[in-house]
Amino acid sequence: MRIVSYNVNSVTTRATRLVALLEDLRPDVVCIQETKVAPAAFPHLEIQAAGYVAADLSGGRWAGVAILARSDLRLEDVTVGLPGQPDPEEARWIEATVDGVRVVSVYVPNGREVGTDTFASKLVFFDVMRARAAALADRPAVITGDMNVCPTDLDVWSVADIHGATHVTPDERSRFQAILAEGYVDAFRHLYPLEPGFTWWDYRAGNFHKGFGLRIDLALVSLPLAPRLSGARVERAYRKPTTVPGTKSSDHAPLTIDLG
DNA sequence: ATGCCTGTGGCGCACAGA
Repeated sequence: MRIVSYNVNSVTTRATRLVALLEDLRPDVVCIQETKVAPAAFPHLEIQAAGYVAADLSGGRWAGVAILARSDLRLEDVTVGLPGQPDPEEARWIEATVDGVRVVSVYVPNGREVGTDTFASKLVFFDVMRARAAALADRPAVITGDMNVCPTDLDVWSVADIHGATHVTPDERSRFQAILAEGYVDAFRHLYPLEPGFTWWDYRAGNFHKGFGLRIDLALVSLPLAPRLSGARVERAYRKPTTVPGTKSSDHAPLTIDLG
C-alpha cells in the first residue's frame, strides 16, 4: 500500500498538480492538508475523474483536511474531528479505514509564536492527539500530515535562524515524542536516520534553492504495521515550479510511504 | 539549478503560514 501525505496549500489552486501526482505516483491513499476550501467547493469531480474518491473535512479559508483513495478501494468508517481538540471548529483531523488500515490526515496548528495563546493551544492539540494515537496504536494505523514540529535538530536547516523558535521547542518535541511512545515509528526517520528529509521550504528568498527547509510532514506508522514499511520518500519534484507546466507549487513537498 | 511568497475573501489589503 502506497500512502502520500501532501499539504497542498489550497486544493483549489493545487487541483491540477494534485491530479498529476495521482497519475504519476498512483498512490492507494492520499492524505491532504490545508485544503482552504468551503465544503461545497471541494473538487470531488476532478478527483473522481482521476480515479479516486475523497472524504473531506473542509472549513473554508483556513485549514481543511481530506483523505483520497483509489476508486477500486473503499473509504470506510470516516470520522471527522479529533475528540477533545482545543478548537473544535477548526478542520484539522479526519480518519478513514482503507484496506484494513486506519488512516489519519492531520494538520497540527502552527502555533505562530512561543508564549501566545495559539502556541498553548498547539500544545493541547498534541496532548489530545496523543490520546487518540494511543487508542489506535494496537492496530494497523498510519497518522500522517503536517505535524508542524521538527522532531530533532536534524530536521531543521538552522536552529539559529528559525522563526522565533516555534517547531523546535522542548514543549513541542516532548509532546511529539510522547505520541511516538504510544507505539509508532516516524517512517522517514526510521528508514533514513541521517538524511534531513525536509518537506517544507519558505516561498521567500529562494529558500528551496538554498536548502533552507524543515521536516515537518511526517508519517507515523503503528508498530503492528511497521514491519510492512518498505519505503519513504520526499517528492521534491512537486516542490519545483516546473514539474507540472502551468501550475504552481505548494510550499510543502509530498511525502510518500510504501507498505509492502 | 530547484530562483527571491502565496493563498483566501473579496476587490484593497488584512491575515495566516512555519
